[in-house]
Amino acid sequence: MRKILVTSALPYANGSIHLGHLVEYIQTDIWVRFQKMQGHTVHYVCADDTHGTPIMLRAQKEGITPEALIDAVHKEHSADFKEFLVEFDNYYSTNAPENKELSQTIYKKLKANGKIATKTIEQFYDPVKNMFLPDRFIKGECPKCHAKDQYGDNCEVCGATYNPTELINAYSAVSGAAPIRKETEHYFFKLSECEDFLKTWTRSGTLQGEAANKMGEWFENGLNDWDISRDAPYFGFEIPDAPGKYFYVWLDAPIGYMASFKRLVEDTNRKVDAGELPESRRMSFDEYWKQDSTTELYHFIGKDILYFHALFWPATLEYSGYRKPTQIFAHGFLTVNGEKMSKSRGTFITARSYLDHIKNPEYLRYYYAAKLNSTMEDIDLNLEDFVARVNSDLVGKYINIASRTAGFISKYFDGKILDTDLNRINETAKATMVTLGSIEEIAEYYEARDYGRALREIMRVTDYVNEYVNEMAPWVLAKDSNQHQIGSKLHAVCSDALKAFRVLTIYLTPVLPEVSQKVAVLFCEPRNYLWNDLQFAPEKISAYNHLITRIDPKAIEAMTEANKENLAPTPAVIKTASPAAAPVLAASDAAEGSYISIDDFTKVDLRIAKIVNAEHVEGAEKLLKLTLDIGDATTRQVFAGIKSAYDPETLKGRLTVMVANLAPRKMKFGMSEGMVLAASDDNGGPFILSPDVGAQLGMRVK
RNA sequence: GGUGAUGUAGCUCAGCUGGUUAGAGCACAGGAUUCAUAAUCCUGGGGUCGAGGGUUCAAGUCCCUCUUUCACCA
Repeated sequence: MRKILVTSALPYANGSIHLGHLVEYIQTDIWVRFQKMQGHTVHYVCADDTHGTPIMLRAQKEGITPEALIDAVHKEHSADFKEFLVEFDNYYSTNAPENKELSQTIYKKLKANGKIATKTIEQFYDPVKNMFLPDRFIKGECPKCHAKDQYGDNCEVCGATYNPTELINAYSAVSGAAPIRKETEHYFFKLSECEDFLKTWTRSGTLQGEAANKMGEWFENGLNDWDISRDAPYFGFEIPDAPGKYFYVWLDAPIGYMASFKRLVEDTNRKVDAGELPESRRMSFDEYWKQDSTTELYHFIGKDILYFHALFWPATLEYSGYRKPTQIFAHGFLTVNGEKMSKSRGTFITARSYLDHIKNPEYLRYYYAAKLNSTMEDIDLNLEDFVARVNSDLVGKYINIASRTAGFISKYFDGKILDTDLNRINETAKATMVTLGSIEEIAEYYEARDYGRALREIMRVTDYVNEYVNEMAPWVLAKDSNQHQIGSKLHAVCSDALKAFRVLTIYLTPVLPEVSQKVAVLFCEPRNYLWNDLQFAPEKISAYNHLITRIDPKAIEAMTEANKENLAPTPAVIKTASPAAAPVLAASDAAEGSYISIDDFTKVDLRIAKIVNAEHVEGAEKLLKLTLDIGDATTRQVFAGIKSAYDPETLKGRLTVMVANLAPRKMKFGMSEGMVLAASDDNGGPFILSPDVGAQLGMRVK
């Protein structure tokens, strides 16, 4: 029997769980349930990630303490996970005494091992709020393309990355004040000294192939020391013997895995002491975390936080005397309808919103499982496909087997299921035999996290069972009253189909735990099915009630509509520094005050312009360089982001509309003296404008 | 910009170390059936496997160039 500790990444306590998060928790939960069904000892722990500047500032903004904020979020997250049938053995918080103690202990060990250094660095400081500012809280003008209001680490307009110190006219996103540069001493983890260890570790089968490639890339660039301290005020744990210095949130977050497990150990042992649990359930923290532990440790994570889990985390563990993870399982991101989740399209769907509209979490669990494999590829939630697939696979095929045969057993045989008689295996007991033939294959696929394959195989045998029922035509047999005797062919056929249905249910249990429980009740064996139950045959069934209903496509529509409506009244939120941070909302054009006066409009000098030249710009992905004539003495040079839609040759000589009095802007590739107008939205574009026949270059548009 | 991944029927995806006419489910068309909260079964149409080069007796599968989409760049 294996002893396994499994974690999912800790969600940041600054926002709600959404469908993207759920990919990971559902993926992990399926694997954990599968392992538990095998009879292994499995502990699945997680926690809210609660520290850092974004939490502190949001709490301030709401006028509550950070503790009150993370408390409320913890309740919300816990409820969401529970309703999605994600069954943690402990769901904790990084803001917990166990975590504080472990973090400080680990830090002291790292220090004793010479892995901690201090360095004075210069950082931006908000003189109004009296705090140092993380990069994401500094805004200003991009040093490359001069776009305004860009964040401190990269420009969303030109994509350049830079240091916040390079920003022009920087200001604090917290107070608006101009930040000053201030020196401060920071603590560093000497990751650069861990390179040999990490190179060995990452190539020892702990990572997926793609992830190992990624590591190679990082090694090539060389490892820098990791800045693990932040100055007060900071919501987190103070560093021992360093007053006013706090652990960076990413230092104590993964330690939260240990802390959550530690709490589980303590709670469990308390119950053992109280006689509520048998002695055999007693747990040991050290058994799972000591350096030479023989237990298994797996972290499920998103590919975006591979860096933390495959570099910092094992290095931290190695040099503080703990065991390292057995394997790290990284998954890809979720897209909805082939695109990034979007608030404006209504596809940024929270767990709660899904539950409100679609209700049944097992639809989503099934769909995700059908799409998941062991790679880091992104998976797509195509809402139309979701409806079709769930309705057809689950209701049309799988559930249908029970609903088309259970009635006969209840009606003619008093619910008794006929034993499998070896003499008729080749004929009427074929369905059960065929379904059982896939046991090992399916188990292998689950083990390898290749759920898509597992479900394809399960559906293949499900199809077979339906063919079998069709071939045997129990409804034809039922017309003959001789068939209503115990032991008749009708009895055998329906019994066999139901046994096959039970086998399929056990196969699907990791994915559909609730349906599985209902089926167990149907077969009068009310318990959580284990893989081992495949060896047994059911004896009777109770009255059949339908187990799953179809998804109404209207519910999907209502859900996306509701999420669109949520957009307007949502106040702009501070963009957070969390790695899992949701994209910030664009300031919404409020309904009131959205009119402009005619005077405002006439400020815009729109002119008919002739495109006298158009050419590609070397190095630019989206831009074309246009030379425009509006009848002035000189032509204008304008860069337009229309490369994706237009071949420059076809533009030459065309008339279009330009804004002639737009302030010239220095762009990466030169000055842009105006802009051409073009229409676009999510469905297409850009499409530039053309005046009607007769318009002449230079004419004013008004 | 650099790097990694990705692009196979209308949709969602399989296609192992290159080898007979490229597969599945859904959707669609025709037929069968009526036990099942329109579920099931049979048959069929549909793809120049992102584009262009190359290697090979043979390429969706290997190499090069370009391109799409996504991610990462601490």
